[in-house]
Parts: sequence; structure tokens; C-alpha cells
Amino acid sequence: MVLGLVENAGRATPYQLKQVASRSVGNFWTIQHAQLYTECERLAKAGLLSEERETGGRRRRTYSLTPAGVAALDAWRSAPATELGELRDPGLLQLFFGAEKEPLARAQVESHAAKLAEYEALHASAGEWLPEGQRLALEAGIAHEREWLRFWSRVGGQTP
Amino acid sequence: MVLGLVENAGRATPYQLKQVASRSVGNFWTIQHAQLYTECERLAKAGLLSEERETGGRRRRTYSLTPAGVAALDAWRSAPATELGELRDPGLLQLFFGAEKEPLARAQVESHAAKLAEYEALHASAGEWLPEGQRLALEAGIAHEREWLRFWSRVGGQTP
DNA sequence: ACCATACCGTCTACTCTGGATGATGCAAGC
DNA sequence: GCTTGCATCATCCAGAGTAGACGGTATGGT
Repeated sequence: MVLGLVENAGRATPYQLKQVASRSVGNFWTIQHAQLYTECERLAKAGLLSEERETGGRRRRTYSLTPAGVAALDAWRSAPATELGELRDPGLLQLFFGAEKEPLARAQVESHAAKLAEYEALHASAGEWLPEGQRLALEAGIAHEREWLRFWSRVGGQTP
Repeated sequence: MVLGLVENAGRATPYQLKQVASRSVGNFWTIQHAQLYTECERLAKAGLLSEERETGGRRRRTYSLTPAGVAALDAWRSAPATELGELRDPGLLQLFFGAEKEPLARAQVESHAAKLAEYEALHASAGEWLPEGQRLALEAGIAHEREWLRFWSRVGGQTP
């Protein structure tokens, strides 16, 4: 994920990666901001990123891909994942263990509706200009939000 | 999650919880088996579980809910979650960062189809006898697997 | 009696999380 | 010019979680 972010950015500081991630890939794959610093450091030590540091002030470190980093990223991309993600949904966990349906469904419908609206706005405004993979990922997000909405509406007893 | 598992079981050792979990809640919320041992210990120390230990042989620890544990579980269940889960799907991450669509879609379709078949078999055989929350959770899993199948079929260029 | 196999618990090294902490830079108001 | 306040940016820490190796205990078949 970090290599991919750096590739997209060309050159970037961990802080910038954080900004970009929170608005894009962070919608379906998050990490802590602190981790970006340690991970970039690790990748640099492994020779996959090159590091350049300001001498004064903020002492920002700017990273970019090395040829080895490009190779590692390509290798990862061209080995299609067969593993599946897991839902790991807090609301579903409560439902599983017998929480009352109505209030839970109401809360979840509200949250998912908001998220869906956000995604749809993004898709409408930026969908055309996004790289294809990113657009498709966004569409996957939209589809799953719609699915959750259907699900929780049904659980809550409304007509979906 | 652990409190819920113990409630379902009545009394159980961490090993038994592991067995049960891997066939039920583990389909959408996993933890390492080692964690069940440490978590039960922690919950016991916090007064939410009571512990009973064999003196010889395996020195198994058997846990059950204390009144405080029941209260904690109820409190958790009756505060409807508003947070959303995240997809965190490895295949989607590859797609996002520009992996080739066809081979990835093929691999993912295969994996998701297998998972869907497993869920549907489970639903057909046990659906009726499952507690409602568990049945609904299973149905959520089925719905999302179908969604993934639609998605990856489309990405791979097949008619969904 | 022995062996293969399943059952069961613990350990270690490492990564990740959540959040606090503190420093730097910039712009607006005095 | 100077202060003050806010956004930017980096680091740190304790504790939780992960991956998987490892080792001990029971059981049934030969």
C-alpha cells in the first residue's frame, strides 16, 4: 500500500501520503499515521524507497521509489490475490450476539446512508478523471454500501 | 466477542471457544487462537469471567460469565454501533493500485464463488435452527459474497 | 507396549494501534 | 515589528494483536 501511494505521488513525505491516503485508499484500507513514518523508514532501509531529508526546520523526509521498489510493487501487483477480506463489521457482531434489531438497524442505516452519499458525490464529481482501478474500487465501495443499506433496512423491518 | 462466545457456550475453555468461533463468528471477525487465552485471562482479571482450573493433566481453564460479565455484555449489546466496518480487501487494494484486471478478477471470482457456496450450504442445512442474529449475519455474508461476485465478474469483463 | 494422531496450551518476536506530546511555520491583528 | 493562535508536521510510548513455532497430554488402534 505504501509503495503504491509513493508511486502515485512520485515524491512525498509521510505526512503527504497520510493526506492522500485518508481521502482515497483510506476508505477501504486504513493504517495509523504513525505507521507511515515507520513503514517508510523500513522500506528505505530495505532499499525500496530512497530518502532525502531537509537539514533544518521540520527536517522533513521525502521519499521516492527506487528501481527495487518499482520491481517489488510490480511483483506484488502481478501476483493476483486469492485471499478474501473479512467483513469485521461492529454492527454485525452485535447482531450476531443477539443485540436488539430495531435500534441497531436504525443506527446502521443512518451511518451507511451517509457513507453512500459521500461516495456517490465523489463518484459524480471525480469519477471520470480517476484512474480506472481507483474508480472501480470506489464503485465496489458504493455497491457494498448499498448492500448494507438493503440488509439493515430488512433487519429493521422496513421495505428495502 | 469473547463474552458473547462464552455466553453462547455457557461454560467453555479457550480451546473450545476457538473451535466454535472458527465455524461461526470467525467467518466475519477473526482473532488468533493465542489471543483467546490471553483475553480470557484478562477478562477474568477484570472480573467479567470466572475461572476454574483443572489441577492435573492438561490444566485446562474453564470460563463462564460472572454477573459483571453479563452486565458488560448487555451494555455493549444495547449501545448500537454507529461505526462502519472497512472492506480491507487485498484484491481491491491491488486493483486500486493498478493491477491487471483479468487475472485478478479470475482469481477473486473463484475464491468468492467457493466462499459463497460454503455459506449457502450452511444456510440450507442449518439456517432454520440458528438463532436469528446468527442467521441474519450469515445472510449478510451471503449477500456480500454475491456482491463481490457481481463486481469481479464485471471487472473481468464477463456478463454478471 | 507402542505409535500415530488428535487435542490443548504457551511462548517469542514482531507489528500495529491509539493517542499524547511537542516542535515548526504562517498569517492576522495589534 | 510582535505576539498570538492555528495548521502543519514528526516522534514517542504503552499496550494490544499477529503469526506461527513449540511442546506437552490424552486416546485409540495395532
